[in-house]
Amino acid sequence: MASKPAIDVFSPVPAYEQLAGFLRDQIQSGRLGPGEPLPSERFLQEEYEVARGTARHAVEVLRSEGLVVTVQGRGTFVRPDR
Amino acid sequence: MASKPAIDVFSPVPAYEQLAGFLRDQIQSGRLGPGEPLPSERFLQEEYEVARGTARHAVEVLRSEGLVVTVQGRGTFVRPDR
DNA sequence: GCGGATTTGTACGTATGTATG
DNA sequence: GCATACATACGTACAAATCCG
Repeated sequence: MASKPAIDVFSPVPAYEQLAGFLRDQIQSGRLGPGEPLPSERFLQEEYEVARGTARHAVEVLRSEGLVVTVQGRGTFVRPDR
Repeated sequence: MASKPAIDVFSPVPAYEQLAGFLRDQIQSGRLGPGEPLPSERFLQEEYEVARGTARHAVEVLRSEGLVVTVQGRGTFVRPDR
């Protein structure tokens, strides 16, 4: 069982990029399938111990890559058309 | 002479979108030509009386539209190839 | 339909780091 | 070294949309 990855605050890679990477992995590995919801920003914020803005930034990266779609009030979901 | 536009805080359009619109206009009208620098984030922040994050967000919109290019330490410039 | 909980959206302020000139 | 400009990150507050009892 792979233990939960953690942000390396000493890494030159920004926290939001690291977090985006974790999520991207889960999508590309299929652990998060098409249509499935990503963890909420609040969850990410607590789970990875980052500020909400950082969690948002990470999700934004995936959004800009077209990997996920976000709906206000509902959540962010892995893009179905894949 | 067109007076400086101002953010309408009562508008349903978010401040960062309004500001992005002002800048987009300046680019598309040619008042800001290819290669020319946009006002700095600090300038925008003071000129339009918004927070730094809001000014950043506005510029980010233009960046995502491919209208401008940002270089750390130098500034944000109207994309030359137009 | 209403109210509360959840989730994302907008906006503010602040601090520190990195790159450029 | 210093000033300027963007980058990252924190924390906070409230609004808007959605969901569910």
